[in-house]
Amino acid sequence: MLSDSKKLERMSGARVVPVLVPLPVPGPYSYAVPEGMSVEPGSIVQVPVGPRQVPGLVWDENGHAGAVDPSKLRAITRDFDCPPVDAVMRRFIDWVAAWTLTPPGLVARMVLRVPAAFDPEPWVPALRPVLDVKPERLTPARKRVLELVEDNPGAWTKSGLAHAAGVSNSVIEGLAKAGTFENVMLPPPPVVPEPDTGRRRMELAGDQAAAAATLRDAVAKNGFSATLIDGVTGSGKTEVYFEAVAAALEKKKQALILLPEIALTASFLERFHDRFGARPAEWHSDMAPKMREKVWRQVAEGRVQVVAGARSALFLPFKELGLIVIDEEHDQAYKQDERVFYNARDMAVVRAHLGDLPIVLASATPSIESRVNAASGRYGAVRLASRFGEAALPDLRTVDMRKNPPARGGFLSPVLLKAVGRAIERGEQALLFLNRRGYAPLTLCRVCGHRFQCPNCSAWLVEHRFRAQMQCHHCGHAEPVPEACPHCGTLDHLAACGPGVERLVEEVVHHFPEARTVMLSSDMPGGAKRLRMELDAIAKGEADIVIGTQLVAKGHHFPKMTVVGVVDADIGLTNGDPRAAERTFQLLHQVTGRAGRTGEKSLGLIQTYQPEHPVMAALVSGDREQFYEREIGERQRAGLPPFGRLAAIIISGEDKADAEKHARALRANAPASNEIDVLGPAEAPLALIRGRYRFRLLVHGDRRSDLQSYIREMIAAGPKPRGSLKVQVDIDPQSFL
DNA sequence: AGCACGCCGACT
DNA sequence: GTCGGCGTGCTC
Repeated sequence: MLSDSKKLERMSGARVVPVLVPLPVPGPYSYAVPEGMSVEPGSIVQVPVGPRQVPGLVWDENGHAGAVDPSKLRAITRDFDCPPVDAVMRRFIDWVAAWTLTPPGLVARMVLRVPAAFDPEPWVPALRPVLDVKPERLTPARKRVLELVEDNPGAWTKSGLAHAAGVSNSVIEGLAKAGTFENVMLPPPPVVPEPDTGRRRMELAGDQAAAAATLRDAVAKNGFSATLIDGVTGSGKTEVYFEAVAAALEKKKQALILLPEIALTASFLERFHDRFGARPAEWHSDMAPKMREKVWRQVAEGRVQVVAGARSALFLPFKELGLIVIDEEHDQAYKQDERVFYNARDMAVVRAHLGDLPIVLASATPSIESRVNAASGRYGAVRLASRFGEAALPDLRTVDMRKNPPARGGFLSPVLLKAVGRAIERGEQALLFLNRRGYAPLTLCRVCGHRFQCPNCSAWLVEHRFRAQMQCHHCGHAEPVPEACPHCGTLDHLAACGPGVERLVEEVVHHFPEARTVMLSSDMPGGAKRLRMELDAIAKGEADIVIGTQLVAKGHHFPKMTVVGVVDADIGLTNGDPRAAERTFQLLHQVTGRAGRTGEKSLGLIQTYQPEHPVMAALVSGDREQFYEREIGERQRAGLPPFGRLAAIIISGEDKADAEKHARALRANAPASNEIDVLGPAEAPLALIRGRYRFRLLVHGDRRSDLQSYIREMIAAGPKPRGSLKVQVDIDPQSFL
């Protein structure tokens, strides 16, 4: 305390700057700049906050009220030797903060969430040959080393040289002692080699060549543009946007490729490697911390040219970003539904706009909003209609379950079973897709009719037989599977209703006991790493029948997969979500697109009770235009914007009962005119996940007082609350531009 | 977001 | 009698 006040005395008249700190406070804090330190907006610093030291971002002066109680003023502790965050990134932080109703400091935290990357990477010790000094005794091992360095006279790391020469470390050390090498320091090696844009590539033809030219053009033009590449699975859209990446690299700019986390696979990286002769730098959640730091630092220094990353890569401080690509543009995984709520696809468009650079959105099944933006001319549009090279589109058919019912207790129709059997006879693979984890979605007692329900939510508990648990898929509640009915106590009379992937395994093993059957589900132990390995193994042919949930739909190519069965295509069509049809179409299109990459005839069988449904019709006929037009038309007829709708106030909190009570009070008091739904803790998570709302007010304090003050504000705001209320706009790219 | 302070229940 | 729960308040 004493030393603090002494410091203050000494720095009276010192410069005071605003600094964003990682706290949920409305704006930057003020800090004194110690004598001899020079900081500018964007400088990354360390500042004291209460008892701890935190990273901070020196902010722009304009608009910042510098009047802080001088007795509170403290000094910046450290100015990191790190490239400052540029003005575009700072405006982006402000923009995201305002849009997502997140305190700017917490958005800044996403940029600075790399603990040790602010200090420069250390240089690495190395040995440089002193060519005129020869050792006195020349052993065979020493000879090998000398021969090697004669051909490569540059500096070597100790272990690198030992390895390359095939000798032990002590040989090298002996030579160094003899004066044959001198110690030097080398700059830290790049995390990835430089991509080679001039590498020979597979010829793009027709559609692809034209599309690539359009994108190269957009990059060459400088300035903001957004282009939607709409191309069916296998139409070569990746190769097409690689040309845009090449164009950016040729201009010495960096490129960012955003992918849903699950699509960031070995096979994607290999395709990139095929085109550019090097891998891109990766950025995703399960990277080793050291690698994260290196990538972050080298991106900031402009030493990494291309990043392929999950949504958080959008917050990397690129030195000279020249292009953003967002692949699988429609994918839900771009939405972050915790802490800072944002949709990386939309924020990427904003980032491109602020940075005045081109963005490419790619998808085989674009979101409705991107289609609308493309149709209105807001985005440029590139259509890839045909499959690339030899790959044929799979032959898609519906299986009418009313006419082809499964055997009693089963869920696979004879039609599908026969197709699977033929595929494995031919030595090919079959995929059975069922978007339902666990064994059975509902369990009931055959004696008293008791249904297992979640104590927190209104959802049924899903039996997970492998884990012997009843689980709630909404809140995570889990309890052991009881032997007796908890209601009437009868033993052994619990009935599993409906299929989950675990149950499908039983049925498949019964029909194909000899086949190698693999089940993939997002709740499998081992996490993302294991999953990626499994997917790669399957791609190599190490399974005959694959049973999987959503995650098999994304990004993976299975060259030997010639039969894809959708076990229950109707799931999700009846859940009341206005996007149900769009989502189902996207999902099933992607799943069935897993097949047919090799040019062999492949088959997609879609089990449904409503083969006449527009989603099924669009899938089977391949007439996507008609489907999109219909979806957009439906919304227009309903007087809704083409995407999203309404507003929701989400009441959540630690005390669920209390939050429910507040939700009820708010429902009663909210003016009817403002088209706001009030959701309590039970319905909110699901509605949010399903993207049912266009606007949402998140009352996500876990304190009663937060809830109360928001509610008071809401009620006081009267019939037109939008201005004064904090209403989060969930999806509305129209207002970006 | 983290962290300290402060006030009420089950335990060595 | 204390340990420890989480409600409340604060950080330039």
